[in-house]
Amino acid sequence: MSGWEDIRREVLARIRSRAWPLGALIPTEATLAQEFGVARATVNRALSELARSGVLERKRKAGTRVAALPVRKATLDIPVIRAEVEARGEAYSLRLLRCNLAQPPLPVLARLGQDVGDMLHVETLHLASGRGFVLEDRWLNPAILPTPLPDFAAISANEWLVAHISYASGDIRFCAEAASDAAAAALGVAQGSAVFVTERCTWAPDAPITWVRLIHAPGYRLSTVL
Amino acid sequence: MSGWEDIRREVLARIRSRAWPLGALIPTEATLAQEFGVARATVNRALSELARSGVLERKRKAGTRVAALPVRKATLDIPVIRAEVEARGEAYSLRLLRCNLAQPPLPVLARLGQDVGDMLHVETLHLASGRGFVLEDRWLNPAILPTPLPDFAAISANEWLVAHISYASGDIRFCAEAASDAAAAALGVAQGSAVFVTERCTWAPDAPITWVRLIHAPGYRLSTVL
DNA sequence: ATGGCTATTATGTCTGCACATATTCCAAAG
DNA sequence: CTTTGGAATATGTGCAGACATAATAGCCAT
Repeated sequence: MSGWEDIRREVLARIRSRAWPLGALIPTEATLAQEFGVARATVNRALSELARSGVLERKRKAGTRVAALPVRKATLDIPVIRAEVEARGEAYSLRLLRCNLAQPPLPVLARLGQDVGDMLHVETLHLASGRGFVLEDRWLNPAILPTPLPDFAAISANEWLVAHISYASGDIRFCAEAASDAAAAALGVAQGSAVFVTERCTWAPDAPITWVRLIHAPGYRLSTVL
Repeated sequence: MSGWEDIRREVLARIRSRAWPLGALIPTEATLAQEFGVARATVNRALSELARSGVLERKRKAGTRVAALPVRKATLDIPVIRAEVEARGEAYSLRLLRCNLAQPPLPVLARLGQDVGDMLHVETLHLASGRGFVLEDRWLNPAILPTPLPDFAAISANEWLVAHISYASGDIRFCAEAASDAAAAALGVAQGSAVFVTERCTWAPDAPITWVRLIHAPGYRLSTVL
């Protein structure tokens, strides 16, 4: 009856009830440990979880305070596109539209660093039950690829990367755009349709790996629980 | 040189190098603890973090295995709109467009549960340096509101909620849409522009709290690091 | 006053141990 | 052959104590 989840709940209850107001300092771990009759490590676990989810802010020596302007944190799952299609109960297939070395456009260079020369430009159309689902426009650093190149017509660049270069660091951005003529044609939707766009940039510790832009067919939704 | 972050790094390195292939079982905590010369708790911490980020899958008795189809997990910060505007160095202001009791439309009812009757419909335009930034279309459960009602022209419903009803559970969805005529007019953009839409639904343990739809002005980007 | 050094203090992490809990696996009973 | 009921086992969590680290607060000398 006094595991770290119970402590977590109790602390949350005190915050909600305003017993500990927004922005206020709360008692130290040692004090709470004594009050609840548990070890300090247990309190630490509970408070650390709350800090991770944005409810508390902790600083050494300064103590723990209730976040003044709580920033809700949501975790997004970013699955491989094939898994995403299959999770909807649809049949996955892909069409490789392009795969050649070329000079990346300036915005891509700017994000990855100017020191890279030609990159592998791979364009893939991902289909769900034969209908356009996502158009993937990707630039790959050839230095990280094996020779001969993987067959991106059989396994998408998206999937090949998570299986072989997995767990790099990077950033991701989401936005809404009007579909370009080319994208609309590939996806089979009206020109200028509002499309959901995911833009990702990933890095190995030393060199850039890839820049990718996913143009999702209209109706796509990214969702998660809070 | 052997904190849990070092263990985490080493494990990640072994996964990347395919010393531990995708889908394979890895040694037990006890074994790794001995190999690295640390306590089991330290290994546990490292592996737990990796499981949380989707790299490993752990089950009692079954052991720990490398995730076969890794699902990248990204955490999104969902700040209060005012904070978001101010973080861009712009001046925040708001205009309350509507605030009245009404029967919610069917889609809203469906998501919140049919048992609620009339709800408070609040529409707010959030401005950054005087330009439309977000149009907030919100339905509130009146049962959770105090009397008299908060002055939503002074503090946005968005901000009032995080400060007073904070830390409920809920879900969130993002999509791209063409701006409706009304929304386009309010935001001051062309009709049919592609807009980024956030839709959120939050619940108290027992009753629904609110359903909200945020229509972001074109150019809005949601971003995070992986 | 003021700038910098030091002591203090709250959190962060580690250890070694223990017990709880969920699952698997195997063996015995039907 | 199937089902059921343990035993075995890997992870999950707890405890008490210790040291590490960061950041504040106060003190001292200039």
